[in-house]
Amino acid sequence: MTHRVRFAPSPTGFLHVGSARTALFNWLFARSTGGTYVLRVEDTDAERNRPELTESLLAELEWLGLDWDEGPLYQSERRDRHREVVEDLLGRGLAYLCDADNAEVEGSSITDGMAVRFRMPPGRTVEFEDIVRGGVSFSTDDLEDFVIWRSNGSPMFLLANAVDDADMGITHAIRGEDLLSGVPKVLLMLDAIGAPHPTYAHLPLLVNEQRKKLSKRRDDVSIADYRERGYLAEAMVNYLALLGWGPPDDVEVRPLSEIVDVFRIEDVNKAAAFFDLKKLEHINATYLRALPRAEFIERVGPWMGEAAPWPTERFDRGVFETMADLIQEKLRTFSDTPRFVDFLFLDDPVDDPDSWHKAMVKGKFAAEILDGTAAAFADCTWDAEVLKDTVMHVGEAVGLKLGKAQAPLRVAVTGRTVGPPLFETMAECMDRAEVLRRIARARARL
RNA sequence: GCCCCCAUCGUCCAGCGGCCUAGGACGCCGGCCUUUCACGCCGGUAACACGGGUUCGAAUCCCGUUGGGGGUACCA
Repeated sequence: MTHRVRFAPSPTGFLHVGSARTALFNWLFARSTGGTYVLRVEDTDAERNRPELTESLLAELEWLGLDWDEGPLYQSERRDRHREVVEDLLGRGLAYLCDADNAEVEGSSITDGMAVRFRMPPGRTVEFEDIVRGGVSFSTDDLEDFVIWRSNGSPMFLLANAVDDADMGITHAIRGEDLLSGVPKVLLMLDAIGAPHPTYAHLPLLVNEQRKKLSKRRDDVSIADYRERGYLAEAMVNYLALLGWGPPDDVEVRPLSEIVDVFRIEDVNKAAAFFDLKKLEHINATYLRALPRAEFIERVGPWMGEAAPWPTERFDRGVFETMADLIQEKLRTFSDTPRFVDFLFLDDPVDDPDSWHKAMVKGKFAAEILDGTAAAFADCTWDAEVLKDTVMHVGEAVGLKLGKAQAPLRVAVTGRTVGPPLFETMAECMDRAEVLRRIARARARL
């Protein structure tokens, strides 16, 4: 039998990194076993459901490259079926009507204003084998009767989820560990409707530094935010795959297409995983550096436009393309890019106080360096090598090595102590007059 | 409170009874390279929570303790 899995997000918020990881593992399982990956939107709670969020949810999944084989299916469209199951349970006495005070009310059919509860059979042990957890068991004596149909006439998550999985032939339920304790209730309902049990695989939770489940209140969990902050989808999914799972050959940074070949759901471990931004950044930088030049220029585009710190009309694509080669390897995210080139598209370099202090105040011989380079740049050949030699000589005159000597010049021209290779940038992207103007400007401020 | 789950370097992952004086990655700390930063290279730091068993032998199996987490809604 071919495996069928589903990712069943609820459109009550933007796609969360934990949900994305669940989607990814379902996708990996399906792709690596030749199974089918279904997308189902669990929108049974109309009051909390926001239609526009569904659109965003799908967009982020697409951005991540997690394409689905069937769907999106909407749980809200299956209400009649859910109702039919509840009526059946009610008719057979396996569930009962209850009023607002949770008191049982006589009746064998859904009634307006009444909720329906599933009757928990006493004294039974519900056991199941979880692919990652192993054997898990619950006693029904620890469980309470639970609502399966709201008094407002809509199905509850557990009921809809169980019925839909059964109807859709879902063979494996791969999801977060926070759903583990709901399993016995679902199993009992499946038994009640004569449906087979799916195989479960509960993934370890993603946690923050306090070791608590990632929450959208406290933590940075929005996939859209990461996208906007310049993370690459391929880096994000690669990193997410490493939380709760590890490649058998220790090769961590590799494309999804390769991960599919080595992924096995049985290898997923049980302990919660900390979402480590530092490691994500490392992986992101690795992917960023590996981008072909043209693709880098194309994909960084959104950060070079409206949102950039310079007047859009001042942006010079040709200049930027020249700079691309000089800065690509220095970036961690796309959003790092503007600060490496902003001085080229602004009238004056940005004023970074720390940089100024370091190079012009704390650093020695700033005046000598600026005066010396200004004089020498006035008529030297405008070539990176020549500029470099010039600065080297000016520095030697006061006993500074090139590393120290270039600092005042760098800050005068770019505004910062950190930036692209200075001589190449000046020679290839700036003209003599502008560089001299900036040196003079800085000299005047000393 | 009750139920369930978890427990190897700071972090992620490896280890699934002997190959472990515990391996890789991120981070961190040194060094090299160097026009800043970054990259790259070299080296270093650092862990089997604790206590009992089982076994010739345990990070690996069992029990307990402690610690952590999740669940316990007419949310999903």
